[in-house]
Amino acid sequence: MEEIRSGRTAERRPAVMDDVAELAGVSAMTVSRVLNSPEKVRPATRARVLAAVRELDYRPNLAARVLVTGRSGVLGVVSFDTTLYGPASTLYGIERAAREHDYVISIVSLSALNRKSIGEGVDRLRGQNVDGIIIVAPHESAAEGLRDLPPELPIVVVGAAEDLPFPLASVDHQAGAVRATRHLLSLGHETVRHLAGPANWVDAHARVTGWHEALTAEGREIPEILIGDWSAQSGYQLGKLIARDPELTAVFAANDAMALGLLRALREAGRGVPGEVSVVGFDDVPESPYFSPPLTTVRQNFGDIGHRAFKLMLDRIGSPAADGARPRRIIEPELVVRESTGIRR
Amino acid sequence: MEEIRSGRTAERRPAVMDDVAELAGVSAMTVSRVLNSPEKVRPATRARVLAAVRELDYRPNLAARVLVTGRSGVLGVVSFDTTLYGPASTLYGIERAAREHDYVISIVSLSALNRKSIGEGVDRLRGQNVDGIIIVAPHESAAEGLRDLPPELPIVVVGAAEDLPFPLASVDHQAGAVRATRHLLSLGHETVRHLAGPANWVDAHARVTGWHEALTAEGREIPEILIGDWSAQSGYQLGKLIARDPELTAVFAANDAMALGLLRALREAGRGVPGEVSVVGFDDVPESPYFSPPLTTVRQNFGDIGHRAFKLMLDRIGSPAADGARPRRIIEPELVVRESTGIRR
DNA sequence: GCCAAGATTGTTAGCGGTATCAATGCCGCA
DNA sequence: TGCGGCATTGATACCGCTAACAATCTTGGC
Repeated sequence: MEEIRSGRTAERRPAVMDDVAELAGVSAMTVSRVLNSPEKVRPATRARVLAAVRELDYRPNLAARVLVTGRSGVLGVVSFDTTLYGPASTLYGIERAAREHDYVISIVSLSALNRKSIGEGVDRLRGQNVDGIIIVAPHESAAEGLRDLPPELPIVVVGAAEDLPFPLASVDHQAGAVRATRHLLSLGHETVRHLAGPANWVDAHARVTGWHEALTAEGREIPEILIGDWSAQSGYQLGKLIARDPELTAVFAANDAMALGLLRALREAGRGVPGEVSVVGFDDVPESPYFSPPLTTVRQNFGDIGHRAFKLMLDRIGSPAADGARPRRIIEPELVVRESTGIRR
Repeated sequence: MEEIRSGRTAERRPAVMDDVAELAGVSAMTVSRVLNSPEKVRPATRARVLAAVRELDYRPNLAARVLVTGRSGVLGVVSFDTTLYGPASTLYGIERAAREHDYVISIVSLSALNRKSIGEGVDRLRGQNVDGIIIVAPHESAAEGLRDLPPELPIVVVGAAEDLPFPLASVDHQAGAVRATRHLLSLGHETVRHLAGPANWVDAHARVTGWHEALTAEGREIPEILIGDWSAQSGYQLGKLIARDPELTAVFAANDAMALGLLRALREAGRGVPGEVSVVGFDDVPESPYFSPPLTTVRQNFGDIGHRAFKLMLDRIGSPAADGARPRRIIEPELVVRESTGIRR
């Protein structure tokens, strides 16, 4: 054994703990201690071990450590379409926070949104010994898919307002929608149309609710909603349906991309924005100040959400399953007024 | 031991292979075989084992498997700013391809672009027993940071045209830039200005080269380039610098976001697009058909790139270090003509 | 009916770490 | 000078799985 290890065939074999121990003239256990609780090792010994570690370019084998400790330092993230700006930046926020705490992120994205798909995503991660799972899929199917997970597995949910028994980090979409709608009403518009996000998305639903609430509070007429799919294309197509409606003076779109499509449709119909029609979006993507015209919108700080989700996870890992407790971090979104909204003439 | 395991304190302990073996009345080895090479087990036995697996909701412990096989089924991805559409969709493409082959993706994003940062990213992943690493950071520092990695670690690079000794998947940015520029020249423009991407980005550099090449080929004057940072904001600011230049009739922006900012600046300066100035972007983000006006741009199929990068990785894992071989998958981008470009009056 | 070859299953020995407890060294104090 | 007690370090036994080889069972051919 020893011969094989030091023989020429093993020249390139990565160093293991025993190699370090031998070089430093200590036992493997001492090496382990230097790496995990250095204060328990005499400084002189520690220095010798560290020198050996450097000399051999030793890297602890994580799989071995996981096997015995049960902790991997890997956090799973299940997310829907990380191509969208929201999920992508939330993921980015999670990753940055994780990096600071020496966690690595494993990601599974969902191709379909249904109960089965979410369950599979979670299972794929569970199979990888993750220490916890953050779910970024504000869709009602998530609620379904998560109900029957073992409660000892640390799970944090992002953006699902459904009543799930997990810690939650989210923006208050409803409050954001209220602000957007009120802003339009305060400019003198009689009522506000809503280009909604797709059915069964919790965020989309909350925004509809907020819009509805703001209109109701002032006793305004509630126009029929138009349902899109978050894409600029859907915003454009729905926009074409309403662009020539002379009654139309204010629209609240469920996100910035749909607002962009809507702006395009309005322009093609010859309706001036904000002269004839005011438009508000949601998200405040980095491009929205450069739309034509620059878009009034509701800012979500996705990075912050990711950060908070990670913190919740850290808490959850630290103190397992505080039964009944369901910590929440709800962030108030902020209305950013630009040029796409104007006073009703 | 056995007592502890079956005692009440262990009610919730996840099943391990021995539990399955015992329930099925076989040895652990047989269970292992059922899971890894079912054809080597008699169907009757297999069925009994599978039944036991289901009954106990057994999930193999990956850490243990990795420890002995050396394979984790995890692929690392090092990427810069996954908030940008390009990296995000490449990542998404990689993830989908990986999922089909039962790989999971671990991601590390880079906060800074320099040699050290890339090295650290790779190290973080190496520490996690990944089977290979895909690097999505078309920046020259990547070239630096990757030179001294151990050649036995499977690495695939996306989008760096630098002469690195790793398999490469990329779009031919230079060819794309040539097409964009030629298109503008063919419309009758005397020359074309270029809003470039940030220095030291390989993609940005290749686009400058392509633009330069196309102009040179037709003996046109080469205007000074303006350097941005991929953001709409930078496009806007650079746009303001040139928007009032009466000589300006055609601009090729290094990406769609910068083109958007430029469109905004031109509009504010009262320059009509495409009436007075033609604009071409690069990427074809989903929103670009809805810009005002809809943007002529060069389409990159990011998802495809991710897919190909994964395939390269699979090949690389299959046949280790074919010395000297450096497979490449270069994708030709496609010009998409919309309304932002018009004939020079 | 008997035997070799092939098919199937079992046994053993780690993979590379860490928890646990034992062993050793060292100090001050009575 | 002798001893308790703390600080260090080491020895041992796994964590849960699979490679490699051994043992056993089938099967077909003669």
